[in-house]
Amino acid sequence: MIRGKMQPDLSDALVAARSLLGWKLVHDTPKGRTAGYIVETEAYDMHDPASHSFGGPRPRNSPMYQEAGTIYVYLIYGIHYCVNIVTGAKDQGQAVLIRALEPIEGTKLMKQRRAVAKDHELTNGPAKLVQALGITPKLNGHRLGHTLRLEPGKPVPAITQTTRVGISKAVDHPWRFYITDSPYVSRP
DNA sequence: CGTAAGATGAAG
DNA sequence: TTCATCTTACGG
Repeated sequence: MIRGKMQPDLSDALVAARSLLGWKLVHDTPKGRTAGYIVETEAYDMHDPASHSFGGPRPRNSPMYQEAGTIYVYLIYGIHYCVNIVTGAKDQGQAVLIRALEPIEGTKLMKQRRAVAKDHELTNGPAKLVQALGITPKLNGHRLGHTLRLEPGKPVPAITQTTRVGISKAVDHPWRFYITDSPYVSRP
């Protein structure tokens, strides 16, 4: 019987950023379950000036120096939260930012959490998907597990690799990946 | 200490 | 294009 891998390859940030595309990100809360296929990612590591882990471990980035599968949630612009999955060996300071999902479960709950009508605007940005899934900074530093977890998803027809969004350093590194032609990726 | 910038999003 | 909003980093 043919089946996909039961876990994505989290051995390295660049490998994982590709590998995570198509995986299903699931979050269970008292309000219910929300889930979506990962359609857009970015890789970061400690040698990358654009990375929060650049310059070595500090209080804020310490989850990035934990083992692969650790969850890193950070506050940006004083308003929004974004979620990363830590990759690589412990102390390598790597993570993959989840930038967009294709909503597949709990869209009604997502719409309660986000005041938008269209499905494709629910999770097409790193802070939007965090809001739609109800991910909170309480998960920061925890491992993927029962509350927030990955499940095997769907095959990925084609991947586009390009430069990352919203950074001012290392702007030329092509460390952003998305499912080619997906209508659910973040703003171009 | 003071201050500037930040892996963003929504509105005008 | 602007602004919301606040933590962290870094210079004096």
